[in-house]
Amino acid sequence: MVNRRIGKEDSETRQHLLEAAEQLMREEGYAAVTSRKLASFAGLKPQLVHYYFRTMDELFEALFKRVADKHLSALKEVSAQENPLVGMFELSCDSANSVLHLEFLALANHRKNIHDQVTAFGRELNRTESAIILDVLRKEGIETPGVAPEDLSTIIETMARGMAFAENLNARPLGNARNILTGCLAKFSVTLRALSEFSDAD
Amino acid sequence: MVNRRIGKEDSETRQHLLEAAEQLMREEGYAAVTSRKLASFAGLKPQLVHYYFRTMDELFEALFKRVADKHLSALKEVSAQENPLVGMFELSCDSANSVLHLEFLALANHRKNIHDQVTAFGRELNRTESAIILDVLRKEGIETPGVAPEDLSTIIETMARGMAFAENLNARPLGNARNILTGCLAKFSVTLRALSEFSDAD
DNA sequence: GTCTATACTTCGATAGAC
DNA sequence: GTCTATCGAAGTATAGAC
Repeated sequence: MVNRRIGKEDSETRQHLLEAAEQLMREEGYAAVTSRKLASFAGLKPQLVHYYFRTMDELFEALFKRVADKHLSALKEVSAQENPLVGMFELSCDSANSVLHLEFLALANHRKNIHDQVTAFGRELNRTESAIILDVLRKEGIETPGVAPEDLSTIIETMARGMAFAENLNARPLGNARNILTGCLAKFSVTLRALSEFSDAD
Repeated sequence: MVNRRIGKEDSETRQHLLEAAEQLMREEGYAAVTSRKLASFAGLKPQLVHYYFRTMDELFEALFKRVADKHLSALKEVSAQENPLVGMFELSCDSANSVLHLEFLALANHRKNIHDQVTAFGRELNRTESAIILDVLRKEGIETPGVAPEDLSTIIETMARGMAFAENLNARPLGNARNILTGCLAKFSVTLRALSEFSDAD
């Protein structure tokens, strides 16, 4: 049948299912998020999963949207802090989130709808971070940085995620590496001058 | 039964299966590597998979070992190049490998044996890279760098993988970001001086 | 070394009663 | 909105013939 009944988006049970799915995915990976395991984890019947989500793909989509929105709104809070760049870095380093990110990246490798969603999120993140970076630079009196804010965002984001993945894997801090990078961000105008040198060269 | 017959490690069919598994994992993710799909992909019967590998876990272990060994031997070749650091970076940026790495990282999140294998590989990689870095620094006349070679390896590796994941996701180069980082590595002694400043701070 | 046959489990998804 | 019942497909793994 094509027109099956589907539960409302604002349903409490639906929220509960998404919550459980997030936890399950974090702890056991996306492959463990099956209708049966999820239901049992949430204390519900498997059929309810299909009542709220037409397919499992639809569930993953909804879950990613949830996680992505959470990250973007946290980013907005960070931008009001004293040192937004360090906050930005710490946010993307967060190991709980990084595990989820990793799972979604892996999912994106072979599910087109997730792939599109993840790239769209990446673009939005880059835009938002670029704006924050520009703002920080202006406050330091730098109007035209030698490196594009978009590239700076990419570099920071790249390092943060890499750190998070590695830390998460080793279950320990990565020597002094993370402190060094945080230091670079705390004295960003100095770092930027250094980076600019390499940007012009090649 | 506990003592099932298992095929020899040097069997051609076994190699063929691992080859196919690698490709399948790259293209469709680890969840697609099932005995049935793998066998059909390799033009064999599913039961042969279980003849060569006691369990699917054993197959993933063997596959990771294969990939890790390949990477380490490629790294050794790179260390003989003119600019080993750039080569190191490019190697870890390689998008074909990065997809596999990502899949294994995801697998490691919830399979203990893979987790242990991946961390062990990470440690060995760090050791090998540190040695290369030390060598490069010595040739530039720097005997005691302000930042530990292990941390430098971590930073470079982190950036490279992050780049690879992001590029792979977007299916396009990441603006100028990658060039900037390559530039930093090409003029490593300059970069190192800049990094040292932040290392001593706070 | 590769095949057939097969046991058992878990999966996604739907229909229909309540 | 949640339940029971149920399908067919796909998963891992083993035994035993050739």
